[in-house]
Amino acid sequence: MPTRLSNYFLRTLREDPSDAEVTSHRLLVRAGYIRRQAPGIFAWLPLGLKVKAKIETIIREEMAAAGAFEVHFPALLPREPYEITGRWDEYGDGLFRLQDRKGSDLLLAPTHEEVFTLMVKDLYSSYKDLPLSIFQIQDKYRDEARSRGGLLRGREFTMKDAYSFDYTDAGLDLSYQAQRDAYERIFTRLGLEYVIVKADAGAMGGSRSEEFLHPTAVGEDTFVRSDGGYAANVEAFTTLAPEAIDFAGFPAAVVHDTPETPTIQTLVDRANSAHPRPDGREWTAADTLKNVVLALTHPDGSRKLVIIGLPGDREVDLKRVEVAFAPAEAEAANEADLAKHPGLVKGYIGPWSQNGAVLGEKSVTGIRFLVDPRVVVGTEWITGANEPGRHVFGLVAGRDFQVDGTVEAADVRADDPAPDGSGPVELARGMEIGHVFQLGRKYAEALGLKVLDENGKLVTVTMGSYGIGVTRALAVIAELNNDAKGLIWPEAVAPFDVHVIATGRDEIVFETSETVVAAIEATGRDVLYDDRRKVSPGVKFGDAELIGIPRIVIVGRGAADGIVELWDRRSGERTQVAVADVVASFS
RNA sequence: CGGGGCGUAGCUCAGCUUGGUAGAGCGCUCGGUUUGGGGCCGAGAGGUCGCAGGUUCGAAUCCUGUCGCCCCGACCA
Repeated sequence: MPTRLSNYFLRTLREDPSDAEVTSHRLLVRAGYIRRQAPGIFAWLPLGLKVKAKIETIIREEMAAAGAFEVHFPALLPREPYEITGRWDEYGDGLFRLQDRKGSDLLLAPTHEEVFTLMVKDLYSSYKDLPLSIFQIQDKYRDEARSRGGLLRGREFTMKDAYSFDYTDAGLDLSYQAQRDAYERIFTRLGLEYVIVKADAGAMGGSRSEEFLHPTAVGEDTFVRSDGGYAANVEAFTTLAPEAIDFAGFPAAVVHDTPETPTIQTLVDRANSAHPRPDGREWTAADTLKNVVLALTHPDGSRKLVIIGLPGDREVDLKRVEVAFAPAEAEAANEADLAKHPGLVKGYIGPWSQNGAVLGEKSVTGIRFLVDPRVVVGTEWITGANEPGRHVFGLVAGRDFQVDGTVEAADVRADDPAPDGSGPVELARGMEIGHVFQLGRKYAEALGLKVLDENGKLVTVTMGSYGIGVTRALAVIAELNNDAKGLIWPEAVAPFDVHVIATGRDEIVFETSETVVAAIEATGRDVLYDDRRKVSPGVKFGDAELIGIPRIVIVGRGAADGIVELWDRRSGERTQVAVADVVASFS
């Protein structure tokens, strides 16, 4: 039986909802797919549910093809497993926590590593049972500081999360690859362009991690890519360090008075006017070494300073810093932090002074000193001399100062060279729609998931986790497939296969429509039939465009002659066809 | 958490500057008319103007506080 619009649970809105700005959000609400319940929380109406189910079906088929079994866990879980892995606390405000009547702590799961691990621990104890991949499609809860864009970033959202279990690293590589391949097939079937980027793996304790990003201006992630095929999340980008330079014969560093030069720009101006380069070129910000003082708060609560030296034309990227120092949290040092180190002269900080090294664990301050990878041995710098109003020129790395190491903290810019030598990179915005992740043994270790191997020895299992944001993918598809009139679904995920519209008041129109609908349904297609009697054609056309089923059949003024119209939602093209030929024209 | 915008009928909004007791369009109900682009006519139902306090004879309107929502940023395995 067709779904008849005359009594379907659907109401389209004539105007844009006032609380939706992002296209997908606006159209999904207006066309009657979803309704907002609370910020970042949505109810699903019949149309929306059908699209969601189609996406899930594609995912299920590909998961099955990849050998993964479907399970389903509760969203409401006890505290204990998350306490053991530390995530009860580490998740911070992002975790929905609650208590039952007895006062026991519960949470609404943001993701399920712990309980999947425990389930496998419960049931399996031999290497013979591995590898294993299991997955679920289930709602996740994260108390986002700011949900946005309707379904794009919600506090409740549907996710496909899969977990793999192996007892060897090689096995994990295979399981990971199987999921990764499945993701490529899934996103291709969904018609979603994607870029696989290297992602930061640090915070989750894993070894390999890649994100599937859909390139789009509404994306929240910035990534870089080169023409030569390199792609990485900005957080995971590594700087291509230049070769070390032989500094033999370089002139000795010299200190100049540089009054009133607390910023890079004032310093460069002063250097050019008072101390021009011997070779006649202009000094630029890139010739200066900027030393940024950060305060790191470690998980144990201790607060320590670290100083990052980077070329003066670069800014510190706090996201990259976050990754570099995780799990410690980094922020700019405050006055109180600086007050503890009177040797640091604000605005004139540098690794060197007349009295010896100032920065570094072996220096008088003992403050850890890390530099940008571009600061290689033999590079010459203008930097603070640790005296008010004075800078040192020609300070050579490796000769005049030593460092405690390098750090990826500087911002990434277009035209920076890709680390694999594949050329300059460009910056682009993307929306994360999938993430594959080698967790390694972190969770298995914490929760005691071990199996006996071929030699009868207990070995800790190694795991992977693999996520797809189902509702986010739906939103991205909507974001990608629409025009000024409404949605235009790809056939693979459209809520119905065909939308039949009866226009006019003559009985022949409705009789013909019934014939057409029945013929289409006989081919196994799902039909939405607009059989509303007292609704004008304009309203029906408008609704059809808003709802966005790609294939529309209009039964109207030609009905008496056995002629109907095929309307391609995407191209707008309409062609006349005999009733008897409607089905044949679909193939 | 910082910045901006907004809370008036089911929806989209006007009214607020200059205080006088509630409006429009759409939607909904009834009757009629109309049927290839959101048509027309008539009659209706529907709102403690986010909430609380204050000023005033009188507050949607002015003042104070508060709550909520949206956007940008911070944040976000």
